[in-house]
Amino acid sequence: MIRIVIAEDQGMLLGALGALLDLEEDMKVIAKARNGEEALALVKQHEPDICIMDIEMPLKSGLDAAEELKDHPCKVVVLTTFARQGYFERARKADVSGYLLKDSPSDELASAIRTIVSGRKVYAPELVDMAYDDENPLTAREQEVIKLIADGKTTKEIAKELFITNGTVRNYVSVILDKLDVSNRIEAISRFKEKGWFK
Amino acid sequence: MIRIVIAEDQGMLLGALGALLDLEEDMKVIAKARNGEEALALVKQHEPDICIMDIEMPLKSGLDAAEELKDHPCKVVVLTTFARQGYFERARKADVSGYLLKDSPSDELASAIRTIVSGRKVYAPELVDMAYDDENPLTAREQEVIKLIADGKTTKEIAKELFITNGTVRNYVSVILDKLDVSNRIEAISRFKEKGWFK
DNA sequence: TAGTGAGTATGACAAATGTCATGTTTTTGC
DNA sequence: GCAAAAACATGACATTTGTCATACTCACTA
Repeated sequence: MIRIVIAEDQGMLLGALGALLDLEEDMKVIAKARNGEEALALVKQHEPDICIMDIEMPLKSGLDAAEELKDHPCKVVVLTTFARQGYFERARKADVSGYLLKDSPSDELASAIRTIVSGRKVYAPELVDMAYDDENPLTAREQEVIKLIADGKTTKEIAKELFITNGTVRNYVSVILDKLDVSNRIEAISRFKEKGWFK
Repeated sequence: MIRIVIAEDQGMLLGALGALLDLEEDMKVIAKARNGEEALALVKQHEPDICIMDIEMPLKSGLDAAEELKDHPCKVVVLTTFARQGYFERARKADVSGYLLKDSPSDELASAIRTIVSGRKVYAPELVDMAYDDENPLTAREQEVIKLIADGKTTKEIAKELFITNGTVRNYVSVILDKLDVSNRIEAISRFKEKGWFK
């Protein structure tokens, strides 16, 4: 019997996944968590075979939790909406056994769990294509700037926050617009978001 | 036996909800759709008692689909992540029987379905607090303008598209900023989106 | 019917935004 | 260790954006 802990902050999906997996003859959902902290506690308490982990959760993210479980016998499979380069990289470094997407059909979950428990790894195929996605062309500083722009901050406010002059900020914006191949801040935000580059 | 169609673009949740509801003695999931178009077709084909409808789906949104099902005997219950004023208002005008949030515990779903099939309505309590919050304060013309702004269009482009002068467009923007209580276009877009007022 | 208010429209002005040439510092590859 | 490239920073300049006073139309109503 494969013993499972699920961590997912969206109540409806948490419950429904529980129902889905409990239908499987060889699986049992022994505990459910609604955040990363809770997930850690439950895994340590119940010592399950596998923990299904959402990434974006309150208190402690699924990636934080996965990192803390790196040397724990419980296997971790990340289940998230986001096929993001950054997330995937962190997950791999945390030595997770699987990375699945919520967009995938639900019957893949049970089979992925069996594959993982048998010692292999499972990555959603979309992640492979993603390796060929475009890289974020903005430097760290430029990313700071576009994040503040997206918050609706003005040039002056950004300058103050980053301890640089107005002119410098305007120059960063100019470079950002050029790199993203758009012609104003609003388009830059849309493009950046659409590429999934916002942290 | 309550016959159910589920429309949800996220595969994992679609399958898991199916499993969850099929566990109920008195319910049967007879079809699953991954977008609004498909949902409409399946409802017309199978004539279920109730259709569970996500809002943000490709091809046709759940709200569009719900509007088309207004005079159809099949009841509609919206199931979404977003407790947005605009969404809820549109859903109510489309005469849906329920509006639930994905954040709620999963066991509320089955009981909500029974309540709805028996002829009553079910709204997530979070919506009641929000219910008579604020109306969209923008006039039709102002809404045209903010939509074009959100597309990243410049004042000049908007003026050309609406056959008015630059000055007029800028004035609309000024009024919009005032009404939304923000200080630039980017904040206006965020606020308008956050309120769920974009059509 | 005159008065009120909302919606639409305009242009003058001030402020914020975007461009560009240029210089400095930090990384990188050899 | 050193050249080249990349990142970071600035100010001058032109354009775009936001504010405000003003005016016209239309619907409502006292």
